[in-house]
Amino acid sequence: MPELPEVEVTRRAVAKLVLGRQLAKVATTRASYFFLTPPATLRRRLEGRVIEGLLRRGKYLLAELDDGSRLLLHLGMTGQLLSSDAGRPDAHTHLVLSFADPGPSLLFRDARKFGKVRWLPPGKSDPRLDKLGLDALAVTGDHLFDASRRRRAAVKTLLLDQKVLAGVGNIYADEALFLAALKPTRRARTLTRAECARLAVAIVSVLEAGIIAGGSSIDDYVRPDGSGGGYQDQHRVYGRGGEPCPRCGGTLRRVVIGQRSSCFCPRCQR
DNA sequence: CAAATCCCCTGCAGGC
DNA sequence: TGCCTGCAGGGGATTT
Repeated sequence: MPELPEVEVTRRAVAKLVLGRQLAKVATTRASYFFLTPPATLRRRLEGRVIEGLLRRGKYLLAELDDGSRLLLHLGMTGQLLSSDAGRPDAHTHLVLSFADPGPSLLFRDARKFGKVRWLPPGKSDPRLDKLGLDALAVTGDHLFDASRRRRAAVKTLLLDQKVLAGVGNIYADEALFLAALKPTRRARTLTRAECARLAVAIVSVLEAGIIAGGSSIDDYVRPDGSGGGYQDQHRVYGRGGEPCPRCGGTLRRVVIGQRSSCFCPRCQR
């Protein structure tokens, strides 16, 4: 699902919902790799805490608690954070955070369970966070140029590598490459400085447009209030293999790069 | 290091 | 209608 824009839209809405509130009851489902911290530990550590901050790092969310500990969340492919005003817990709801006040609780649903939850003790980080590269909203041409020099692989693979750039996923990679007129299969090391600069501008541009539109809702992603985002209506190439290119009218191609489907215009993108 | 492969899990669309 | 296959916004482990 969720790439940087969807996670950021989620962060802003969840922040409004939870900041300053004290957790009263934490309901969990059975242990699984969804829970990097065992459910019982999670309950013991969270109940009674006040949520003081909610940050985003790439596609991760980090809730700051009043004892200095933090709660790390990742939405995986199908994760949703929902206000209880927008839906009732169901078979795919793995976590329900209820508060001491009578306001709505927060639900974490995830059909495929690729999402993650981990409690971090005060002062402790997580290797997943430590490995993250530059946040994609702060990318520069120089950063892309430097990161691509030793890469024989496709530029699209580079964009999806969270150690290089944190936050870009399959949708926004395809969209940014189209905007920058660069073929996703282009070997990363062959990019010029000027092309990297163009690509950096394109990445920031599509991510910001995605945030403004409320994210891309395809199958699963919804905002915490239950409403869908609107950026899927602005996708120029993602998921459009075989359809006409919005710029030249030629036929968009679909290829597979690093196990991910990729759509592009062979005429506009070099 | 970089890169390729497989795996985690569930739901859905499309073909037969 | 049912069964089967392939595919899906993510990322980690392992191997070469």
